[in-house]
Amino acid sequence: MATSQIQSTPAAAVDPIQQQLVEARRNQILDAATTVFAASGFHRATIRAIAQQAGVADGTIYTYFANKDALLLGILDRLNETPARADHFAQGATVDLRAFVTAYTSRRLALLFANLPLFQALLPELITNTELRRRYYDETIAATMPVAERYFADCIAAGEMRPLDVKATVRMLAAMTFGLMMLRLLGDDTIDVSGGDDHRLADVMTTLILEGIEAEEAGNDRGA
Amino acid sequence: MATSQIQSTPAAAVDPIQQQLVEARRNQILDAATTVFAASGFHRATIRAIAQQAGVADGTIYTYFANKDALLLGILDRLNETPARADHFAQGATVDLRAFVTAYTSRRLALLFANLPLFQALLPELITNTELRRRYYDETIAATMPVAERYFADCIAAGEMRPLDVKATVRMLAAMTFGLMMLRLLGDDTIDVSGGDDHRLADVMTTLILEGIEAEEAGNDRGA
Amino acid sequence: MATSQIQSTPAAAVDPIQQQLVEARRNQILDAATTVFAASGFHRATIRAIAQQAGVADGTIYTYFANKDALLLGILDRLNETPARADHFAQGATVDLRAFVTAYTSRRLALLFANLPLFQALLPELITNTELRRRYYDETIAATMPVAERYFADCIAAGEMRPLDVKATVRMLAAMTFGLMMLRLLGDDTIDVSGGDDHRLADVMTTLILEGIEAEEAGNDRGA
Amino acid sequence: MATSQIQSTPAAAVDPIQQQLVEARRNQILDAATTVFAASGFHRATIRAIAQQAGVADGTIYTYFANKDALLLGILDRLNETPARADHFAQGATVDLRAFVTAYTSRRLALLFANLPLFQALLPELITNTELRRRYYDETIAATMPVAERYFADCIAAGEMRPLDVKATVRMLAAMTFGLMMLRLLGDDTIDVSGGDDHRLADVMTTLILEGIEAEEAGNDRGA
DNA sequence: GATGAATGAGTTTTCATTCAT
DNA sequence: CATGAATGAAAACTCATTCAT
Repeated sequence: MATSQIQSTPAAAVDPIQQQLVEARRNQILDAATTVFAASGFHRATIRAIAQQAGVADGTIYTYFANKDALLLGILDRLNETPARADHFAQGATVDLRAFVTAYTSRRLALLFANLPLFQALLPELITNTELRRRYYDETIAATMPVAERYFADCIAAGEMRPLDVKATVRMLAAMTFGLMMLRLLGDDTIDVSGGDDHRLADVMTTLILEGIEAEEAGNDRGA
Repeated sequence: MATSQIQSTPAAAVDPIQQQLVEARRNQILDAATTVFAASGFHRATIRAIAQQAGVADGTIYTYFANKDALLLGILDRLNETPARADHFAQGATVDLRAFVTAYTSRRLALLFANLPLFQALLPELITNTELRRRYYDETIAATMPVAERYFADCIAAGEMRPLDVKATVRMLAAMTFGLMMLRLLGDDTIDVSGGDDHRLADVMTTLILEGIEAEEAGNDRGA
Repeated sequence: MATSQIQSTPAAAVDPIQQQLVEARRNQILDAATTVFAASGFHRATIRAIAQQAGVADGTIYTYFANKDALLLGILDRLNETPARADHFAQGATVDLRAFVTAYTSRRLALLFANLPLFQALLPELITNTELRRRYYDETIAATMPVAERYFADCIAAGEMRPLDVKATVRMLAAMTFGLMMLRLLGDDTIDVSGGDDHRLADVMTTLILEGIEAEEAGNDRGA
Repeated sequence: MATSQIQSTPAAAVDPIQQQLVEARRNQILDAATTVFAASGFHRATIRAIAQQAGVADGTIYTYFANKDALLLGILDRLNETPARADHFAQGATVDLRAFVTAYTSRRLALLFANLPLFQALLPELITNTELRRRYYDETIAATMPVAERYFADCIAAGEMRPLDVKATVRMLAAMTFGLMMLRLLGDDTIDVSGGDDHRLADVMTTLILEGIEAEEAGNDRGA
């Protein structure tokens, strides 16, 4: 049970070089796991395949992770250590709304699409595994949504937005980016931002978000 | 491999009552499989669990399906037999844009949320299993998108929409509904339409889609 | 966890022939397990070896037993179903003490030595495995000792025995037979009753128990 | 295989201090092994657990012992270095029989019960492991029994004992003490001499051995 | 056609042992 | 010599699938 994982040994002042080697090895294994999980799915992926991908022996994986599930948690944790998305909203209030939405949208798309294999590895289990899902929800979704909601409330107060249902709207916008990635995962490669910000897409998206699709009869003033 | 599945026996004129019994049994098993897959995921689900849920013996399942994978295909096929979504667009052109978008949005949300367990059962494998994904993509996504694209093109031609990137926009809107369901699957129950059309949500969504979130400095004329 | 073992299905009136087949198979497997455990010890014994010895596939064992430990419990349970030793004392009071001790001793030795492989299989784990030990103690030792103690108390009351410490004496006598078997297990084949009552040994033992080893003259002057 | 164990290095005149350190370390490890084997059994005991108990690194154990089995042999060897039991019989002939039996019994019980963990550690493997059993038998049982047999023969010659089957009797008496320890190992703590000579028990036992359990009156007319 | 016991391939995990530091 | 991370062989156990009844 309490397999002696390699971790910060509180008793001894941990050798910092050793520490780094350990961290490197952990990442090496998590990278391999991400790759293999993405390719075959969590269950079809064998420890052996991951070990080979990582270039270590099967047993070595268990020196760094308690079991196969822990690999998934490890992947999730690394995802959460990613430069905090919540922060994007921090500077938001200062700048122009359109500029902000463009910047935010484009960064979020880039983040999602840059991590396609990671989501491909994680999502199936997130959908299926209650414990993992709870953790992802708590640490990621539940941690981000309120920040966005607060930002939207600010915008409304500043008269920059019309008062729609804030919670629903925030989710719709999150859903839009997330759903685009899902379409990609499901094989629709019409939209693919992997490997580079796509300013055009972010622009289209920003316009859709800000102005909607309706013609401006309505929109006379746009040209004006 | 080529186990003699129960199917149209071309030699004998198939007994129609027999035929119906077979179909009923197939559905009974697929229902069980959907339930169990949704609850535990495809791999954690055992044939035994499905058989028990369906109230048959393990072996019986193999009379109706070649193997475990075939259950997944069966579920997918039933999904595709669902009253075609593509048709929604057919009548579209005739009616008022806002009314159409509302109707469409609401129907699509209802469809997705009514089948949450089905998607929970299917999605993880769709993401993971290349063959299944291709099939889903071909039969569902690739079959629907062009219809929507054509409809949008018509709207633009009719001056009801501004010329945005049609393909991208169609995907963004599809992504929005799909993404909302994903959020639900991932544990966010802020949005939940299961068990009943939610007109309010469809309204909010329609407004967002048509008009965007930006304030109407611009939008003075809305009230007018 | 709760693997559906084959057991009395309470719902259906269990097919008695089926029942017997199941019982036969269980015994077949337990026999094999006893043999292999005795030969190699519980841990060195592999499920594969047991399966081969039993002439079944590895997996079949798990149809009848939840896990390797359950084999041990199964062996123990069969031991306890052996014609109850406690009963030996029942008729004791009626007959002559020497006849009784001889009969009892001889039966007990026969039982122990006839089941040498069984004890060889069981004992190492009994010594080591707390749970199994507790069960063996409760069901076997604790169930037998009081009967013997009561019998001894009766004998003392009847004036046939001198008042020694009853509990200790009972244990010493039990220990004697048990210890003889242990010596056999440890390689001393001076004493071996396997495969047939050995009346001579039972006689020697009875005499030792009843009269001790001291020369008689010594005994006469003791009272003096 | 033939790992260069730390042993008498014949080339160099062995540093006697070094020698002692080595011996100390060996004992430290054997103590740990005894503890852990007794607690969990040989197979459940891991080298890691033993190393931790001994306060050394896993690898260090292999500097002092060729492999896990060698730990068992080491434990056995230390047991055999225990102040030889055979010697007890040496002085026997001189003293009074009852005094001798009491002294011997009491010492033997003390020895067995003082080493309960050791036997708990050793016995399961002795029963199971042929090689170890042979060694134990040769060095311990086979080495002791003849001494006792000779002593008994002397006693008979001296008229202190009646001529029973000597070999069998010797074994029965050995079995009695050994069996008492077994009962203890199996959870019966009615008899427990650990941590102190129990003169009362030795007395009861001596009386049983010398006089038997039969009432005396019976005994008087026996000779008649 | 239905049943469910039997099968055995395939997986995770453990742990004795080695060996570079 | 001590260390403990790496190794990989071995084993328990699961479960899709088959097939005799």
